[in-house]
Amino acid sequence: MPAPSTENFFERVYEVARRIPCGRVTSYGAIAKVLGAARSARMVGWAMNACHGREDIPAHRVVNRVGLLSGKHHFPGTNLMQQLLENEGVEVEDNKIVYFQKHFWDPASGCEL
DNA sequence: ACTCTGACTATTT
DNA sequence: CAAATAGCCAGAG
Repeated sequence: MPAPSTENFFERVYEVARRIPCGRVTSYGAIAKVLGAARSARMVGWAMNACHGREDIPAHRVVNRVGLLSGKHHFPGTNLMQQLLENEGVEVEDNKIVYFQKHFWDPASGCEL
């Protein structure tokens, strides 16, 4: 499909986000890279912003490259995103994922799931 | 058609 | 090590 429309871009982001295993997290850049737009990490976050109303997108499993819950301000409540991550076994402290590299999941390497 | 903004990232100061 | 800068692309007004 050498004609990736913008709508497909969003769908692809959701598809990858859904593939994130429970208790795992990934970064916008990693998803963007898999989508073939490593320089469009912002677009991934933008797509996440539009994930509301879509299927069950585990947006709380998507954080920035340092494991910081940059999108927690977009979740209802104040620390829902952190609570969700901790609920899945991800250690979070001060809006940041502890041992981020340990919980990190590369969508390109986890495709064998 | 133009401008502004945004859940990012890498580089430089 | 922290803050500032630039590059990126798509959606909304």
